[in-house]
Order: sequence, then structure tokens, then C-alpha cells
Amino acid sequence: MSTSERKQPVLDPPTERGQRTRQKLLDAAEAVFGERFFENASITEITQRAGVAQGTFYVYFPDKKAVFVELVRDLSRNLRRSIALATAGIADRLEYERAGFRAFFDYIYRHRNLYRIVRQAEFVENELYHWYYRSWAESYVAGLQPAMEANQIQRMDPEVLAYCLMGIGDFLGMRWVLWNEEGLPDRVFEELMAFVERGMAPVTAGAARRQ
Amino acid sequence: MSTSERKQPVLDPPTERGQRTRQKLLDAAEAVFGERFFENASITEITQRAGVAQGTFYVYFPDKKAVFVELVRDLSRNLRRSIALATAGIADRLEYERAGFRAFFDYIYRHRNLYRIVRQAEFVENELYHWYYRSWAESYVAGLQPAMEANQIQRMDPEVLAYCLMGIGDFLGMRWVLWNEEGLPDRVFEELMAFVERGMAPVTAGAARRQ
Amino acid sequence: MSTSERKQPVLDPPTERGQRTRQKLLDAAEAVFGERFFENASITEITQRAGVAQGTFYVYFPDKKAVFVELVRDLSRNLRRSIALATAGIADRLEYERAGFRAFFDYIYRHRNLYRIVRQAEFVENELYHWYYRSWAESYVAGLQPAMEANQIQRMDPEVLAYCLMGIGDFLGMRWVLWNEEGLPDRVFEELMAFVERGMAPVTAGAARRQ
Amino acid sequence: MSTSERKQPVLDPPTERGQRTRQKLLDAAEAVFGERFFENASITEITQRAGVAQGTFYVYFPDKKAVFVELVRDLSRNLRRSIALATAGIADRLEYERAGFRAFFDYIYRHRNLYRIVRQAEFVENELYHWYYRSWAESYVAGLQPAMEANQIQRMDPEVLAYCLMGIGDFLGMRWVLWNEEGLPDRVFEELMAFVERGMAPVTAGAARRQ
DNA sequence: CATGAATGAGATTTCATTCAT
DNA sequence: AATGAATGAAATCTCATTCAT
Repeated sequence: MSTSERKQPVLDPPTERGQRTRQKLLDAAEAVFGERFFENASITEITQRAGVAQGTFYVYFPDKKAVFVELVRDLSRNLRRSIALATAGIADRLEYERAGFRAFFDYIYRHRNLYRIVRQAEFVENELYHWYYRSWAESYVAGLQPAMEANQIQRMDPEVLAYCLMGIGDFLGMRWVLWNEEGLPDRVFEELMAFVERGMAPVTAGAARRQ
Repeated sequence: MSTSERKQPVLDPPTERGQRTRQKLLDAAEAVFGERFFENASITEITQRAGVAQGTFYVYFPDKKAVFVELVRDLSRNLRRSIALATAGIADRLEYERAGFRAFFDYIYRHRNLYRIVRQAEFVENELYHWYYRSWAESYVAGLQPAMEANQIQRMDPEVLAYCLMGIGDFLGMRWVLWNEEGLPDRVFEELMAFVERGMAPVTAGAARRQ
Repeated sequence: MSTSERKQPVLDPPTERGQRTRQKLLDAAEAVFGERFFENASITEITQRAGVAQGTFYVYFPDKKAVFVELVRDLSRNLRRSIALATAGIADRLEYERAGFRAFFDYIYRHRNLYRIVRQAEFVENELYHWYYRSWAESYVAGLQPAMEANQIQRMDPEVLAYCLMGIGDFLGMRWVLWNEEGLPDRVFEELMAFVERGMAPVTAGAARRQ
Repeated sequence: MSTSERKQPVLDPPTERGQRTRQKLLDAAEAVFGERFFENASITEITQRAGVAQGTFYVYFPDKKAVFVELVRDLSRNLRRSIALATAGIADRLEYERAGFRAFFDYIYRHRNLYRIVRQAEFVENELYHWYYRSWAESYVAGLQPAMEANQIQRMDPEVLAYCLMGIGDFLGMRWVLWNEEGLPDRVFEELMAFVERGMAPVTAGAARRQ
């Protein structure tokens, strides 16, 4: 007799017990998606790992994709927060970049499974994947543009630069963080930062690039 | 007297008709994998597009993964050839890099579906994906090392540089070639090459990076 | 933290409804295997007869072979119980043998389909088939040996005798119980028992076998 | 323009080459059916082992079952011949039985695959299986009846006796010839023959079976 | 809230057989 | 006589999702 539709999955469970169950499902999903990838991950396995019955899944999520999306959104939010924290108060853009990269590699090392999930998004929910990188690119642009105007870094199309930097982060992360299950070695970090800094540093007036 | 394997699909069909059918299947698979991604691509759709019966697929391939692998291998081979052609005879590594990038973007533009397939490989056949990038990295290293010794480019860990360059190519390709279905605009190409060249160019003796 | 097996069918359903469904499937399988034989029996037909959806089968059994095995095991257990009951308290081995044979023929007459299933086991799951006869043979030996020592029956290799008796039971069962769909006629039973008894009876001291 | 229907498989190939091919197929089929059983045996494997193309099979046989049937018929004929040879001229039925059993075990040892094929017949072509045992039973009866009238062996329903003997042969063959891949040990042979002889021997007038 | 039984659409794969050459 | 490409029906199995309790 209530006005609510039947079976509207619970986004924010009222009871504390519900909160816990929902979180258990999210954690299990993160693990399973990270290991098996979206298509091979089964709700059955997620609920088993969460220690709940199959049907319980649908109490909290409308379908399989919904958890996936939520996980990507979570990662995005948290990664942003981590980077914001790490770069807070840094005025110089090159220093900022260095701190940002460091925070990025640290974060994905600590959340390898989540990071694997983002990468899959391209083939699971293309919209989401675009949104993810587009919004990162926007943030980059918002930070890079002023830095160019202030001559902190070389002037160039900031979006192109953004994708260059993201590409570098992604591939180095893949190679050293995901493939080796260790964090990015300091040595590698210094090497790549040197490359990035040379690429970003403003070409000072008289300095010809090459003969 | 051997235990004799049971049924092995035809790799190189003896008759010309067989050759044609096999090729039709490869072409259809390329299209379907590119559009739907591996997991959502069905053998049914592949054979329908190829205009053959379902069973025919298994005359030429043991399973779905096998076509996929073959397509990735093909792309790898052909892309290599394209780049080799485009860079033949170029002695200077920065020029070489420019020609190589150009050829890369042109190639993936012309074979967008195949390129989408390579990207999926991470989630379909991890081994293959590793192999793909590891072997590219090796090629890079083989070319970069001598260039560093000859002071054509800045000395640094060549493998790190390789992954930086691949990351840049991948992300720019994703953003401008795959998302917009146009080729990479010249303007963007020039921007990214400028970045790459600044990053790779040797830091000449007296040139301080920044004040 | 375990790698967690993926989906294991329900062996002992917690709810009564589940119990019923599982049993319906077993019954249907018994009928279908008995009529069509393992290879020509389809899951589809089994579920149809059980009045459930195809997928339901896999809720309770991992695959076709699993039901088959369970049916053979069931028959073995129940047949044993029947014979034990029929022979309880019989001290003389020849009398015991007569009661055992009688129980055997009665049982397989009442469970003709199950008995047909055991016979197929040789070609479906050889291990199981061996297990089935080996364990019967062991039981035989355990009973025959003491009887020989007590001079109730002729001394001979008890395992050979076991297989002789099983062969006789099997072939008479095949000819009169399976081929004619009637039970073994009393007349036939008496004939075969007479043969068996002559074969098993101890050769009394002075009795020459033949002139 | 000829009157013959299209595609009547060749039963008795005119050319010598054809004869050879047909035989190669029969031999291959015997091996494959023996190892894999009828349902799991594929024409593909048969033709591969025979070293001919798939289509060639249908030049000589109308379908898969046909070869199977032919093999069973062959075995029947040859086994008969072997036994006839081994028992030629033996007047006493008990001696005859001994020689017959010996020949039987020797034959199935030498043709284990063929023997496995007969056993499968029950589930492949029931008619054929019945025919096989019915005709053996008839032969038995034809030999046993006169022996009973001549008081060489105990009087009883000869068909029952026939099935007892066949059951014994079958189970001993299964246990010692098929499971161990050796021939039936002499010791086992003597044991079973002693049992059979006691069972068949005429109960002499005054000899009470048991007290 | 939670459960677990049930569903059924759909996917992959196998293989005896046909047919054009 | 022989080949090998092609077929297509049918079978097994998976799994996201629904629903009654």
C-alpha cells in the first residue's frame, strides 16, 4: 500500500547492519573484478566472498554494472582526494606535477585491483571511461593553463599535454606497478620525472633546442 | 602409433577456396571484436558476417580466443612493417621518432578496429598483451641505446623512456583517433612531438634547465 | 582468503522444496538414462520430465556424469541393503547364496532402469564400474572364505568364484529380467541355483566326479 | 544415366586399391571404437588414423553404425571359427567345453578391442547385441542337448546353462583379460573350469549332493 | 533484511554427413 | 577413388536476474 515501487535497490541503507552488508559487497566486488575482470566475474562469486546469499546482491544494487560503476566513481573520488592532499599548497607547477605523480603511483599501488577496474571500464561502460579521462583532463587543463601564463611551464595545448602526462602515468603504472606487484621504484620515478620536466620546462629565450 | 590429437583446425588451407573462407572469417572477426569487444562478440555474429555456417568457424580456428590472438599478432607484424618502412634510412633518432609516431597514428587510424582489439588483449589474454608491449619496448631500447651513446638524445634508462613514449602514443591515439573517428590532427601531432622532443633532446652542457 | 571454488552445486539442499526438486531430477534421470542410455540422454529431456527449467539441473549437479555416478552409487547401496536384509541370519553359505540371488533378481526387476545404468557405467565412467564390481567381489570373498574353511563349500580361489557367480547373475538377469520385462521365472531360478550349488558344493571324500 | 542410385557405399570394392582403403578404415575403426567407445569415437579420428580424407569414409560405409555392425559381425564369425577349430573332433562335452573356453579366452585376449566393441553393442545397436548372444545360445543348446541325452552332462534347461556359461566367460574375461591387459592366467582357468565341470557333471545315481 | 530456489536466454562447441571437384 | 570444405542441428553449460518466503 506504500507509494514506493517494488524493489528499488537501497543506495544508502538506513540500518547499520545494511551499511555493513553493502560495504562487504563492494569490497568483494573490488576483489573479484580486479582478479577476474568484469565479464568473468560472477555475482555468485561476489556474494560468496561477501558471505551473503545471492539474492542479497540485488537488495543493494540494481545490476552487475552498477557496482562496477560505483567502484570506478569511488576510485576517481579518492584518487583525486589523495592527489589534492599531496599537492596542497604547492605553487610551482613542476613541483606540483612531481608530487601529483608520486601520489598517483602510491595510490594505484595500494589499490591495484581498483586500478585494474578503471582500465576495464573502456570495454564495460565506455561513457564512464570517457568521463573518467575527460574530467581528469579538465582538471589538468585548469591547472596547466595558469602555469603556462605564469611562464612556469612551456606554453602548448594544455589538453595535449594532459593526455601526454596521463599516458605516461598509465603506462609506467601498468609496467611497474601492475606487472611487478611492487610499487614504482624510486629510480624509475626519477627517470620519468626528468623526462617529464624536460618536456614541460619552458624553453628559455636564448636556448636553442638543438643545433 | 601416436595417441593422435583429435581434430586440429586448418592453419593454412590447401585449396584456394579454403584460403578465402579463412580470410573472410578473420575479417569478420576483426569487425565484430572491434565493435562489440571480445566478451560480447559471438561466434554466431562472426560467421553470419562472414556469410558461412557456424560450424565453419571451427574448421579454421579451435576457439574464439584463437582468432583474437591471430588478429593481435597480425596487427603487431603489420604495424612493425609500416613503421619500419616509414623510418627506413633515418639516422637521427629524433627524426626517426617523428616518422615513427606519424606512421603509428596513420596505421591505427586505418585499422581502428584492430587497435581496439589490442587494447582488449589485457583482459582477454594477458600473456599476449605483455608480449606485445615487452617486444615493442625491446625494439625501442635497441634503437634508443645507440642514439644515447651517440649523444643524439638525452641519456636515461631507455626502458623507462620506451614506456613513456608508448604511453603518449597510446593515449593520444585513444583520445584523437579512437574517440573522434578522425585521424590525429596535424596540430596535435606537432604539439605532442614538441613535447617529446624537448623531453628527449640532450641537455646541452651549459644550458641550465631552469633558473 | 581462499581462492574459492567457483559455484558448487547443492548436495544437500537446506529447504524442503530444494530436496524435492533434487529428487525429481534424480528420478527423471534414472528413467531417461535407463531408456536412452547415457550418451543419448539429454539434460533437456531430464529437466522436462522433472518439470523444471534446464538451468535448475545445474543447481544440483555439476554435470551429466555427476547424476549418473550418484545413481550408480545409490543402486549399489540399496542393492546391498536388500541383499543384507534377505540373507540376515543365514549361516549356511549355500542357503545364503540362494537367498542372495533371489534378492538380487527381485531387486533388479524392480529397478530395471537403474540396473541398465550400472551396465553402461563401463563406457561412461570406467573407474566407477571397476569400483562397483571390485567391491562386490570383496564382499563375496569375505563371505566365501570362511565358508570354505568350514567346509560348507568347495575350496577354490574365492575371487574366481565371485566373478563366476556375478557373471551368472548378470547374464541371467540380462536374458530374463531385462530382455523379457518380467521377473526371473521360478523355473529358471531353480535351474540356475542347481547349477550353482553343484559347482559350489564340496566334493565329498569318496565321491568320484565321473567314471 | 546409369540406373544405380547415387552414393551407394561400396561393400566389396572392385579394385585392389579400394580393398586396401576399406580395410584400413576397418582397422582404424576397431582401434578407435575400442579405445574411445562408439559415442566418443569420431569419424574424423578414424579417417585420420586410416590416413585418408574424411569424405573417403562414406565411400565405403553408409554411416558410423555400419562399421560398428560390421566389426561385431566379423568378431562373431572369427570367434566361432576359432572355437570350431579348437574343438574339432572332441566328442566328450566336458572336454569340448574346456577347449572352447580356452579358445575363447585366447581369442579375446588377442582381440581385446574387438571384444570391447561387442560389449558396447548393448548400447549402440541392441538388436545386434541380442542377435549376438541369442545365436551363441542357440549353438550352445545345439551342442548341450545331445550331451545331456548321452548323459555326458547333467540334464537341465540347456538355455539356462548356456547363459550361465556365457556369463562366466564374460566376467572372467572382463576381470582378467580386459582389466589386466594380460591373458587369463592358467591358474584362474583351472579354477573356473573346475567350477564349471562340477556344475555340469552329471549327478551319478547314488551320489547324494550333501548330507 | 536476507535467503536460496528457480529461471531461461544465449553462448560455445561437436560432429556425422553431404557435396563439388 | 579420393578429397576436404562446408553444413547445421543439437547438446552442454553459464549466469544475471526474479521471486516467494
